[in-house]
Amino acid sequence: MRVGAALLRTEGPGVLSLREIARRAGVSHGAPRRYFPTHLSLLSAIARSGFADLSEQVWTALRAAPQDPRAQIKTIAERYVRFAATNRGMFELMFRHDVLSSGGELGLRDVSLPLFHLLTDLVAAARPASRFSARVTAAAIWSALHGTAQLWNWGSLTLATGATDPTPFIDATLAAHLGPEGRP
Amino acid sequence: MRVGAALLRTEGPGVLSLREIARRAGVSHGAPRRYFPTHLSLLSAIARSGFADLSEQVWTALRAAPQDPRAQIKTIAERYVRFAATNRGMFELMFRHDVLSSGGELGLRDVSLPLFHLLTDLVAAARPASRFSARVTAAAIWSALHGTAQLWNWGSLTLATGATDPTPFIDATLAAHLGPEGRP
DNA sequence: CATCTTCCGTAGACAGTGTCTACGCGCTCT
DNA sequence: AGAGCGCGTAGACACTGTCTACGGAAGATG
Repeated sequence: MRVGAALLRTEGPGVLSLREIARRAGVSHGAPRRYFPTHLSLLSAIARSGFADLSEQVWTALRAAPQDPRAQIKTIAERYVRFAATNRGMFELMFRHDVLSSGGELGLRDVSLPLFHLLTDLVAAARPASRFSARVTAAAIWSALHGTAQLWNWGSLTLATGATDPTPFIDATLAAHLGPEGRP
Repeated sequence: MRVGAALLRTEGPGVLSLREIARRAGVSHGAPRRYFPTHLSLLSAIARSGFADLSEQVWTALRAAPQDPRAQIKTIAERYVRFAATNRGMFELMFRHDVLSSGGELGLRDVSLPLFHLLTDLVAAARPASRFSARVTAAAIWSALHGTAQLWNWGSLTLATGATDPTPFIDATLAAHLGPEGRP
C-alpha cells in the first residue's frame, strides 16, 4: 500500500495494531516493514497526516473567514476544537506521547509552528494592552484550546457543567484574553 | 500485594505491562488477577490513586495558602501544572482515554468534581463582572490549566516560545479571566 | 484433633502482538 | 537473455493478556 493514509479511516483506535492494519490492507503482516521500520513509525506517519489534515482545514477555513484578526482567531479556535471532536481517534493518536516523541516531533514543528506564529500575530493585532507578550498570550490561548478539545472529548466538560456544545468555553477564553466581542 | 499502590513508583510508563508489574512485585503473572479482573482495571486503580494524590496535594496546598479567592485559584493552578510536570508518567496514565473510560470515569467524578465546584465558587468571588457564568469561566480556566500541563509536558510550549517555566502561561490565563493581579 | 472449605498464589496453555530472518516472485535495465 | 532488485510472503521468536487447573496454607466446623 502506498501510504498508511489509505488506512486512516480507522474505525477505532483499537484497530491500530500493525498486523491488523496489514490485514485490512490485504497484505501480509511483514509487508509494512518495507515502508516503516517499526510500528511506531507507522503510527507516526498516520499521525503526521492527521496534523497535515488539521492544518489544512484550519487554513482553508481561515481563507473563507472575515479578515479581521478577532474573527480569524475565533475561526482557528473553532476549527481546532471541532477537528478534535470530529476525528476523535485521530486526535488522540496525534497527541499520544510515544507517537509524539518518536518521529522528531512529527508535524509539530512543521505544521503547528506556522499556525502558532500566525496566531501570535493575530493576537498582537487583536488584543488590548496587556503586560504579557503576544507570544505568551498566544501560547495561553493555544493551551486553552487544546485543553478544551481534550476535556470536551472525554465528556468532562459536559459532566462538570452540563454543556452540550464546546463553543461557550471557546468564547469565554477568547473574550478573556482579547476583550469582549464585537468591535474591530 | 495489597494494592498496586506499592508499584506506583513506576520508573516509566513502559513498565506497566501486567506481567512486568507482577514481576516487580515478586509474584507470578497470574497473581494480580485475584484482585483486578483485567489489566485495565489494574491501571485504573493506579490512575485512581494518582487522582487521589493530586487532589490531596491541592487541598493541603490550599490550606497553607492565603485565603483570598485569587490566591487560592492561583494555588490550584500551580499545583495542577506542577503535579503534571513532576509525575509525568502518572499524569499521562491518568488521562489515557482507555483507562479513563473504564472504571466508571474513576476519580473524575469523586475527586475532580469537588475541586471543580470549589474552583467555580472561587471564580465567582474573584472575577470581575462578565457575561459568562462562573461555571463556564471555571471550566475555561480548568481547560487552560489542563492544556498548559499537557503542552508543557511534551515541550511544545518551550518549543514555541522558548519558555523555561510554565508559570507565565498560568499567570496570563488567570489575569485574562480574573483581571490583573494584585487587588483583593 | 481431624477434616473440610475457602483464600491466594503458581504454572501452564492459548491466541495475539511486534520484530527479525530467509525466501521468492516479477519487474526493469544493460 | 540474464542479473539485480524492489516488494511481498511465511515462519520463527520473545513477549503480552487472559483463562484454566492445580496446590498449599489458614481458619472454621464436626
